[in-house]
Amino acid sequence: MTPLSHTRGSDWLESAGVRPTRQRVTLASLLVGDGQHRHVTAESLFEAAKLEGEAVSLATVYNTLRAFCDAGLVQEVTVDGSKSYFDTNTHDHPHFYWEDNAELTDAPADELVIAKVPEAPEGAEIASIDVVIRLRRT
Amino acid sequence: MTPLSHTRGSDWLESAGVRPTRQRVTLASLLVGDGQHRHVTAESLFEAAKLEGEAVSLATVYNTLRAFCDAGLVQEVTVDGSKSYFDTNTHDHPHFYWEDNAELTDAPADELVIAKVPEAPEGAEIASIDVVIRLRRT
DNA sequence: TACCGATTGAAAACCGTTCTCAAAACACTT
DNA sequence: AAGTGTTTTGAGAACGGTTTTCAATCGGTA
Repeated sequence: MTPLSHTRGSDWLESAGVRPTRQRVTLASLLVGDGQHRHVTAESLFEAAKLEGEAVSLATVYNTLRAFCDAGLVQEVTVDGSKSYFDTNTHDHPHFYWEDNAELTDAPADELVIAKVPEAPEGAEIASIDVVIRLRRT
Repeated sequence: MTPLSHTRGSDWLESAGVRPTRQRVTLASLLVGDGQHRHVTAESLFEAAKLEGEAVSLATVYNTLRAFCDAGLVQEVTVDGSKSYFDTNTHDHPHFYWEDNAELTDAPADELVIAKVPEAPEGAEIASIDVVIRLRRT
């Protein structure tokens, strides 16, 4: 964790009013420390923290991702029933899901154009539209 | 289970070369017996079978849905990390997901027009595109 | 009817996730 | 710095949906 990534992580937490504990700053800097967007699972983030030598318990990784989600810092993406993905890019955008290795990446938002959307049925409104482009290696 | 729904269920299984055991015909007739499309979870189908008086073990419901999926009779839809949904409509089409009661229904396919789709990255091809319209009751 | 691979189902295993709760960290006052 | 009340952490247990195990049973075939 470089000083810069640490600062970015802290600022990110502060911007959402999330208390910057040691563990949260560690995870935050792993998530946004380099200014890039990232897609993680609890397990992958847990492993990343361990590699950094900044061990954080798995329970805390789960709690923290949930907290970041509630604070609007990350977005949960449902693509594979078996585990949850979290995306630091909270703008509305499509995803590529690589079926071969269960990896999730962003798809370019400007290359997806939805010209017409089914209207919400009576008594309901559209909360969001999830678009997942499933990829298979050729 | 009426004679007609029984026949429809059996025919459906036969069309995919799936051996029509008593349990499978029961579940098949619950799924396509009235010629309508249906969205079920293992649990909901299990309950439906019990109500019919045609008890099938939960393990068999799981195995059977998996088998139907492999045979291309139903499609798994991932909308809610916590459980799996299966859809008897295997054509490419969007879904409404009712967040309030975790219900899944079809959205009219002809009212969704995707004018432009991100190209698959090098070394990959698009397997499918999942569109889930999340609804919130007003 | 006899055979043999496929299917069933009760129970156990599995696995990602959440919960519990005591200890530690933190913010805030004095 | 010490005291006080709140929040967070983390080891382990619990949970819930799903899959696996394996012996009994079924279904298709000769």
